[in-house]
Amino acid sequence: MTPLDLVERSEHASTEPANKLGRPLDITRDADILDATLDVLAETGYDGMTIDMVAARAKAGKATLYRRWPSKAELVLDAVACMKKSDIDFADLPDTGTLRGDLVGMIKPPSIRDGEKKLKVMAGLVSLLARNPELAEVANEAIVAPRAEINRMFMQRAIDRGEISADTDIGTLALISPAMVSYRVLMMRKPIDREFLVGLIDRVILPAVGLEVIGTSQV
Amino acid sequence: MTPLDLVERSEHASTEPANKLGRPLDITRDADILDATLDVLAETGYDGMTIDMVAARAKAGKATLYRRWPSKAELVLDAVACMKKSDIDFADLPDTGTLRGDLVGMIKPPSIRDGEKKLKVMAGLVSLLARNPELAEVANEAIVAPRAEINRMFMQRAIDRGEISADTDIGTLALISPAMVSYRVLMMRKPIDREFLVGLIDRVILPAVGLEVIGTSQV
DNA sequence: AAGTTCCGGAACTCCACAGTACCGTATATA
DNA sequence: TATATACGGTACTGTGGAGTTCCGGAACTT
Repeated sequence: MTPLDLVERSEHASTEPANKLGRPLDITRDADILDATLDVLAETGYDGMTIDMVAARAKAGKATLYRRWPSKAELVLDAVACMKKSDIDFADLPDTGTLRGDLVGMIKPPSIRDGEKKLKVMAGLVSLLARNPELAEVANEAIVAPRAEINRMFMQRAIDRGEISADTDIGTLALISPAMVSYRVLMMRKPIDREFLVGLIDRVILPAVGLEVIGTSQV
Repeated sequence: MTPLDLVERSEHASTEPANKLGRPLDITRDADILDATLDVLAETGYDGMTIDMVAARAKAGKATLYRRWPSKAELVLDAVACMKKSDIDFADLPDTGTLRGDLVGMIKPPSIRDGEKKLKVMAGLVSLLARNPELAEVANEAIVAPRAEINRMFMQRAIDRGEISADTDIGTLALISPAMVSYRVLMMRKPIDREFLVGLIDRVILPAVGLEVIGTSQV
């Protein structure tokens, strides 16, 4: 959510040497603008978004945006790319010793909110992806792939410890929850809640990997 | 694919009485235009689509479109709505006596092509749905709901004949294949093939309903 | 204090597209 | 043949947004 990472990409270098005092640096402007871009993108989609909206949201002048990015398309590309870095910290991922524990451990309000924001951004980009492979690549890396990657890791660990069969098709199974969440949000326009996600784990994913949940246990 | 059904909606009535000779009727123009609208919509999305593109595709004048629909938005609404009627005939749905047989029986090239076309149209609309509830409603009825509805029917029949447990969560399970297909096409931009769909049935859906596939049987 | 740099903001240009108006034509009725 | 209607096509208007230019001011440097 704090897209400071792409800053290295700011070739204009602006006030780079003026970094001695403890003042807020010029460099934060890039992050503010990218944040504003993502907000507007999530609310209105790419075509509905105007540069003026972004400038107003970031309390910046339109000229400031064009001093840093050559076009609307490049700005959006950077903004989407920086969602990747702002991903859930890979440090505090659950490691409970059971597949179900790990999967359920991922269900936390901040994580759900982060996911919904990303999906709203994605919704505003979908129609462009077919004719913009570069954007499609960036969007995939930043928004689509990470969630499935985490699931895949949990499942691989479950295989390694012998909890589930080694020939489980974890490539497909890791996609189930991202796919169902996307479908529910983008297509059916229903919200995501804990109950839906736990149901997905207990009644779809775990049975599919050969694990049974005994009764309706506490979560 | 032949959207003749919405014709009743054409209040202008045009050359309605001139229906005696065996000439192609004026009424087919509506269908041609709606077809062209869907084609352009699938290729460029709503914002990329212009009225001139549709007119050119339908070999019609722009004025002709505006004689029949008051705005671009209404035209698109009608075009999307008429995808519902052009759905797979409910008459020749499979009824093989087993859940797997019914699900696999749905996997046919025309059905896959129809689904991909619908998803391309949907891709071009997604960003509008949040701020256009009427379009969201129509798109859901025409594109999103039907596929899941068929799956749900298959599963209900499986419950009725005692093939699967009566407390199976068919509401969720019926969404799996539509969700995974949408995710794969819209987000990951990979094509749909028979192998993917059969794998989904055998390694996700059937295990989740408590059915096991013995070996890797012929399909 | 003087100079430099980046800023926010406003006022532009340019273009693409929604929607309208009009025209010459083809067809069908009478 | 005369009349009427819908047609395709073209030229128009109006608007909104991308991208540019310019300016006065703020902040930092020396």
